[in-house]
Formats: sequence, C-alpha cells, structure tokens
Amino acid sequence: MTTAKPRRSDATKEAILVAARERFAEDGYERATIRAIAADAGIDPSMVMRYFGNKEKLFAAAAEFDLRLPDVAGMAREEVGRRLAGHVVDRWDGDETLMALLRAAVTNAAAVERMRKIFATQLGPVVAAIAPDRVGTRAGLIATQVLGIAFTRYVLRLPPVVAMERDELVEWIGPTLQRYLTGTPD
Amino acid sequence: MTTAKPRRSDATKEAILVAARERFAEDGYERATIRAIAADAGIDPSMVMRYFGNKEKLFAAAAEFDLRLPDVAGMAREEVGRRLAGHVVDRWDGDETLMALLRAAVTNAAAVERMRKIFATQLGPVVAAIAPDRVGTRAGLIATQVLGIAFTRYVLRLPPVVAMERDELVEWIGPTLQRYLTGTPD
DNA sequence: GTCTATAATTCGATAGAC
DNA sequence: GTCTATCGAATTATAGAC
Repeated sequence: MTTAKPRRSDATKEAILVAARERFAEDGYERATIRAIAADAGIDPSMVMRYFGNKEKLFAAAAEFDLRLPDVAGMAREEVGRRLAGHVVDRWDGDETLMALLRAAVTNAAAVERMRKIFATQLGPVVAAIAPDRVGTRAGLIATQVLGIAFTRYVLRLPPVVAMERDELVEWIGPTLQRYLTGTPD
Repeated sequence: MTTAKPRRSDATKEAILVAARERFAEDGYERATIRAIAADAGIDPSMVMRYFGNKEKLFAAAAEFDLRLPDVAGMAREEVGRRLAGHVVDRWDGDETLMALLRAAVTNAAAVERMRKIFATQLGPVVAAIAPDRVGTRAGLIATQVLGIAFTRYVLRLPPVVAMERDELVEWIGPTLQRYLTGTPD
C-alpha cells in the first residue's frame, strides 16, 4: 500500500481527477470547463478550486503519465521494434491521460513541456540501451511514428487507421520502429 | 486570371483570411478570437462577421488545404516513397494552413471532417496508382507517419525532430513510406 | 461599407455562510 | 469541508447609426 492513511477527501480528489482526465481528453484544455468536470464528479465546482488551486494545476495533476516502457535489456535486438510497437498500442489504447495530454499539448504550453519531458526521459534511455549512436535522432523518429498513430487513431480517428486490428497495426509499425532504432538512413 | 473583376472588398477579405490562418495556426480554434484576427488584419471585428457570418464559417474558409501531391504516374516504383517524403516536408514546412487544420482538428469536429476528407480524396488516389491492394490501409499508415512528423515537428516541436535537416528527415522517412506503399506487414 | 454600442453567454475565481 | 452567490473579465454575435 502506498498511502498510510487514506482520508475521506482523497476519494473526492480522485473522483475529480478521473472526471478531469475524461473532459480534458474529450474536449481539450480550453473547452474542458471546471464546472463540467465538477458536475461529472458529482461535486461542487468550488471544491475543484479548493483542492487544486486553479485550472492549470488541475491539469498538471490529471496529466501525470508514465509510458511504462518495457525493459529492453534482455530482448533479442532484432525483436525490439515489434515489441515496442505492441507495447505502445496496448498501453495507449483507450488511455484517457494520453488523450488529454495530446489534446492539451496543442494549445497549452505546460502540456507541451510535459510531453517533451516524457519522451526525453522515458524513451531516450530505452533507445540508448539498444543503439548508442544518434540516440536523440532515433528517439525523435520513434516519437513521430508513435504519436502519429496516437493522433490519427484516437484524435482524428481516420477510418482505415481505426479499422486496423491491434496485431495488424503492430506488424506494420514494428519494422518501422526497428529501423529507427537500429538502422541507418538510406 | 481566375477572378474577372477584383473588388476592393476582396482585399479586405483576403487580409482577414491571412490573419485568421495565422491565429488559428498559432493558438488553435478556441483561443483564436475574432477580435484578435480583426486587429491583425487592421479592421473592425464586425467586418469579420459581415464577411464570414460566424467563427465556424471563417475557419472553414481559412482552412482550405490542398496537399498538391505530385503525380506518381511516371515515377519509378521504388522511388515513390522518398519522393513523397520530400514533397510532404517541403509542402508543409511553415505552412500555416496545415498548422491551423492540425491544431483545430483537436477540438473542432468540422476540422476533423475536413482532414479526413483531405486524406481520403487526395492521398487515396496516389496510393491506388501504386498499389491496387489494401489502398485504405496503406493510405492510413502513410497518414500516421506523415501527420506524426507534422505533429512532433511543428506542434510539439520535439527538439531532435526539429533539429533534423530536411534531407536527413527525408532519408529516414522515405523508406517507411515506401514500405507502407508497396510492402507487406511482416 | 464601416464603425459604435451592447446584448447574451460563459467562464475562472473569490467571499463567506454554515 | 461543502455549498450559495456573485464578481469581473472575456467572448461571440447582433442592432443600428453614419
């Protein structure tokens, strides 16, 4: 157990965060209103202010996100791309925190910074463990493909991308990530 | 010449559209205000309403976008991927209409629909001319990579993606598009 | 065609009773 | 801790003078 003594207010706080993630994910930062979030959580809007101070801080609390990338240390080098692709699709499918971050990053500077940090600190080391050269470039390229999937499948909902099965998508994307990880341009 | 008799009001209208594209691209749909757009164009906010009716219609007029994809008919089949990658980077580098569409698509349903249509009607035929099978899937996959580049390079501005030179980027992305165009998942 | 004035909402945030 | 009431600001949109 992580918390020693759960207070009653923690339940309310958690309910607010769940509702906030939903709204931010659905509507983006600007259109997600504190009033709507409070209504979803079944509490008074002023409680949101009390717990989180203002809208910016509420978002920051709701948009904590961990990629939980798998440990690549023991993997066969030629399999990392596909494994990574599978993990990413599984991890992000239906995750509202990612959607909230993605949508908010378009207009909110804090969300952009958060996103940059996530990819730098969580994806960077994984890449470095596989390919010691051009780590930044490789991580960046992986980000383009991975975020492109997220954007087209979950935000834009392009029909052919939505229609693809999990396994089919992984089989197409895996080799791409593999080349960005271990290949050379050309 | 496309217009027979340019009226004086056409200049105002065009100035509004230019300012609108800038603001929508910079701030997204919600935060771009008619007042700010009018101020940029050096005219009164009510003129915007007069010319375009409301904010939605203004956006629709400002977000006309043509991918201007190259004719692939005469290209060597194995070169299409790289050519396509080069074209996309060149075409979108600094294009404010695309940025406006991309940013607006996150919270505006009309922008999403526009984006879907653009990829279906403009990218679809190009794919069909190269690979007759799985056209939808291939076009969708290309969209994931291409929009992923746009999102990370111009919206998120991930440092390593921004740092890449045009040619370097094309060399990395070209083979990916080529495989999505002519390859098989495996 | 162009501008002033303002209507009608809506939102984030605050003050204070209980 | 929870809620009512409301402020102050900002926005889209309209009405109408010139």
